[in-house]
Amino acid sequence: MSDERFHMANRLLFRMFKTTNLMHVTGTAWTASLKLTTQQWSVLGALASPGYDDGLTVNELAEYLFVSRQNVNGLLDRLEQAKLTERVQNASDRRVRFVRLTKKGKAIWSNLSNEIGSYYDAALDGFSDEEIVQFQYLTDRLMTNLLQIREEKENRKKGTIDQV
Amino acid sequence: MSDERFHMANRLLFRMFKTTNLMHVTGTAWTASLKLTTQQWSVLGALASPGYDDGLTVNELAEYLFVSRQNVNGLLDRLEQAKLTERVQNASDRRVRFVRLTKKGKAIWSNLSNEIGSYYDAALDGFSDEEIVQFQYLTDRLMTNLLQIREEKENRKKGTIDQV
DNA sequence: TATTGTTATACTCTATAACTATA
DNA sequence: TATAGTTATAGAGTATAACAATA
Repeated sequence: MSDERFHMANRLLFRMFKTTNLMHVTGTAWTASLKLTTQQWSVLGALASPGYDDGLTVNELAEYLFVSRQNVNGLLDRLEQAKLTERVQNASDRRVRFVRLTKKGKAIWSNLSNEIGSYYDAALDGFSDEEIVQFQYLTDRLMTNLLQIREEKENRKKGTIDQV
Repeated sequence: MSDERFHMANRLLFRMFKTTNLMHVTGTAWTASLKLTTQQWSVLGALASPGYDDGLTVNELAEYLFVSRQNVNGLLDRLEQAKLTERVQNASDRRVRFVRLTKKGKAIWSNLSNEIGSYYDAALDGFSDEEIVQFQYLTDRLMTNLLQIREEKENRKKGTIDQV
């Protein structure tokens, strides 16, 4: 990798880092009265999506958020403490729990989504629709590469285990 | 904000979130043998920049990273424990400490920067130089908006205090 | 008084390992 | 045996508040 390419990559990725940290800080502050972090926005948003009235399993949420299922458990503990979500055991496979919004969770979401909307407006002020799409396209490609990196690492680990 | 715009913004920002989280996880794993996190990459990279041989103050690092100076302190504690950085008191203003790489820190950086380079290669596989620049331009604009949001919040807080 | 850096404290997010219940 | 979820544990990163030293 040439020096110039390194500096370009560094500038981009370092700024993405700082930007996402700012998103977390300013986003969480934006909804400070609701005491919800941006990670929690993601969970509530997923559960509020049309077509998921029955809820999502813990594993599905973990895959959706790209984090471990133990991490999701912690998030759900905090959301349940605030009485916004609940876990319901599935009858046909009793290992599975469906995570759903409570009545209070649905009520909060209708408020929260408005707050998030105004936050997005401020964050993307000056961006045309086309620019947002272009931005997302570039982000997706980076994300795909990173998923590839993660997968290769997991395969190496599995391979090592198999060799033993 | 229209429903469609909300969904576009949501898709973009949520994916940025997940992508940056993946960057942290895969990046930290990439240099696992060195036991360095991506945040620590940033600090070492800043201190290794040409023209900063005398080091940077704690406040300068905090502004550079967009985090509190107390947070920087914690990062520096961990880096000092690994003997990679040191704080040197300034003679003319004895409140100020300049943070510098140690000899070991410089040696590690020459290794680390190679590792980071190969990581960037993998992360940005398939991206043209022009695309990286475009990506960074969009990220910068988002970052600027978020800084504006943060500043407005701080001004509101100050205003409240002044009123009291 | 204001600024620089530090200490103290708290909380969220993240991970991995080991466990229980169920299939 | 394998899978879904949970519990236990650890550590980093983030923040705010209060303090000491210095200007």
